[in-house]
Amino acid sequence: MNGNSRDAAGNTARRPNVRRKTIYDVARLAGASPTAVSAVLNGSWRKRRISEALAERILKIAEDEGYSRNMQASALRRERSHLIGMLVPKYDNRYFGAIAEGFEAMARARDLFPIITCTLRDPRLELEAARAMIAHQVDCLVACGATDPDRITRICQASGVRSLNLDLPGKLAPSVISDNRGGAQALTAAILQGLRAAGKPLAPLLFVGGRAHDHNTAERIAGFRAAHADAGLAAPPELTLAAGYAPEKAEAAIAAFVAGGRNLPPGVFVNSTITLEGVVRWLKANDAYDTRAAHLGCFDWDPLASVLSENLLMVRQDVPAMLAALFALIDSGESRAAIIDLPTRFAGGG
Amino acid sequence: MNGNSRDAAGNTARRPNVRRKTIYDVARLAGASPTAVSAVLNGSWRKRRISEALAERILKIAEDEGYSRNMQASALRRERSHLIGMLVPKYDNRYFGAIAEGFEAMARARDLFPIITCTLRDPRLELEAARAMIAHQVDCLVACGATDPDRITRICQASGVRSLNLDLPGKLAPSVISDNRGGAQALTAAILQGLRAAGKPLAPLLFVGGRAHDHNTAERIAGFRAAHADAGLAAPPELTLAAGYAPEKAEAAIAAFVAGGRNLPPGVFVNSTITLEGVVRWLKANDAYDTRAAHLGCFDWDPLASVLSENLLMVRQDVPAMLAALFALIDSGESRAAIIDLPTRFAGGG
DNA sequence: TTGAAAGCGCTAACAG
DNA sequence: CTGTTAGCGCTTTCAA
Repeated sequence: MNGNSRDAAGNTARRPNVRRKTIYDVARLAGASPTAVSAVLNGSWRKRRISEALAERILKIAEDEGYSRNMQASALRRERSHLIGMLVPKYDNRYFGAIAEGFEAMARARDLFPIITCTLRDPRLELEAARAMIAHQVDCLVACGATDPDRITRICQASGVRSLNLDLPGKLAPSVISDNRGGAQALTAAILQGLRAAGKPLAPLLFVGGRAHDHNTAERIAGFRAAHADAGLAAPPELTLAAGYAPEKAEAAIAAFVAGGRNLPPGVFVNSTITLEGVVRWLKANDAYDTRAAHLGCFDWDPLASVLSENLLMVRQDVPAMLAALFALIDSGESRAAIIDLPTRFAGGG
Repeated sequence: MNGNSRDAAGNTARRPNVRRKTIYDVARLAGASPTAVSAVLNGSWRKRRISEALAERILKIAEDEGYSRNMQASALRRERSHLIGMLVPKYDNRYFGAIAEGFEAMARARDLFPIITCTLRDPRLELEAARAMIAHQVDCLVACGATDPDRITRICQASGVRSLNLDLPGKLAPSVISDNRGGAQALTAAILQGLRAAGKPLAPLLFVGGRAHDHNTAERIAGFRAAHADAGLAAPPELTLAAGYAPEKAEAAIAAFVAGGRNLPPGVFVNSTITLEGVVRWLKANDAYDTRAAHLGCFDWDPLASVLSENLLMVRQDVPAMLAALFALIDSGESRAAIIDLPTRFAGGG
């Protein structure tokens, strides 16, 4: 049909009949040298003081011929790819989705080509993806929400690639994160306040979701405890259920908690929207859920969830500010390890 | 601190002190030729019948020296990048998020390096992104949910790049889509059935969201009408509010509808979760929302929204099946235009 | 103002 | 079984 041939793996091989145009083709047609064409087509012609006339002729011919620059060849020669990579745990939620989208926009605004890979919170995949990005010659790699950011930084350093951390901090590269402790403390205080306002007896809340050993969860637990202390309450460790983010894990954890003979606390601090799904599912399945009576707080933000439920408090991380800080670091060339800690905001429930 | 230098734009320049290792470095250390090293390191050494011993020695040295293959150079020489690109409208929802995640996994399983770009439903950005991908030498480009798939296909064809469509069909390349009409018909029927079951009078529903001129919205409207006809109802055009996907547009459209002196129909067909946000917000703001009384159906799926609301029906597109069909096409080398139309599933409300 | 020539790192003929 | 050599498309001295 269109002249494709296929190799053993079934992949489409190069079509000899659609040989891509090169600067040599354009040069020949324009009666100029490849050098001139290269300069005109990559924008460096001003400083090479090529005549306006020649530049225009070349541009026109390139356009007409459907010339497209081979960035691989260009990068090989310049020893600079203008590629910027990012590792991100998931795409399908508001937080990481917004990070990915904003990262792309800001990279493009700087004439960098963004390459994002989603690692599904799998440490092995994170390392593999980092190595692949380096092999593809990214100039800079951002590890977002990585389980072991320092490991990634070391891999980058071995190849002389700059790296930065986002969302979860590392000790070896600059990190931009949210003030998880402060946000969690405010959220916890707000849930307790809701209890008070509803005339219910104050009691320690349940904490569900996350990984006890990751920095963010640890910080949120610290904020959770601090808010309890502020309210004159103790937050006993057995009320902290940090067995992962997945909905099923949350459901199982609450089921086990109740099976242990304990009463469900009057309010719940949930560590992400994905965990919230499991929490609400359990509550509904056990007739413990009433949109008007539930006292739920979620350290994460989803506008649809927010508008669908009556009494859900959500903490929204400031993605634009985080990305602005990240790119300020990138633009400045800063490579020293340091943590930039940004405040979170409240996205009122309902 | 680490020997970085910065150019005018503030970007980090190449560090001369961390010159990357090449196959020549490894060859010298291994006392072998660059050819042998290349073959061993890219896996083609079996057919070159290189001795096990040499291969092992080379592998070990490459490992120790932190060698990383330069894929740009490799691609330049082979005239095949093993890059596969995808254009996607958004990341931050379950549908496109799952598509992006699944696409990456399936590409990696085939030793292709996936490059995804999010185009925010902006036609200009779609074209720009397509051209950028081609300049970066993708072997194949998948346009997902593109506003003008055929335009993208033509750009690809001009450079001899294979292209495929996902979610929204084109006339010039193979397309994998959902059965929007059938899914919408079933969803509409289910909303009407809910009305009946609740003992409410049957009346035409409101359709909100989407773009009247995109294929999927048109098909869904067709299914919506067909279900009305099946129930002996007419679905008048003024009940079809397809003014975009954004929540604000949905709110504005409903407000204008009501301001026009019309009564709100007893049930609403919503064209996406993002639109649903606007619909629910309007209903709540106007005291027309009660989780138990509302009859809402959404052509899109979000498990958190589903579990948070009592009476919300959701249609789930079969992302794994769509990706399987897409990659079957890719693997087979098929380039002829044809549409593969996959059934949707119901994700029961509540 | 412009062009010729070298070479980025890798792979594929081809020669041994 | 292994090595030599040429060249992928581009950019960058350097020379004119």
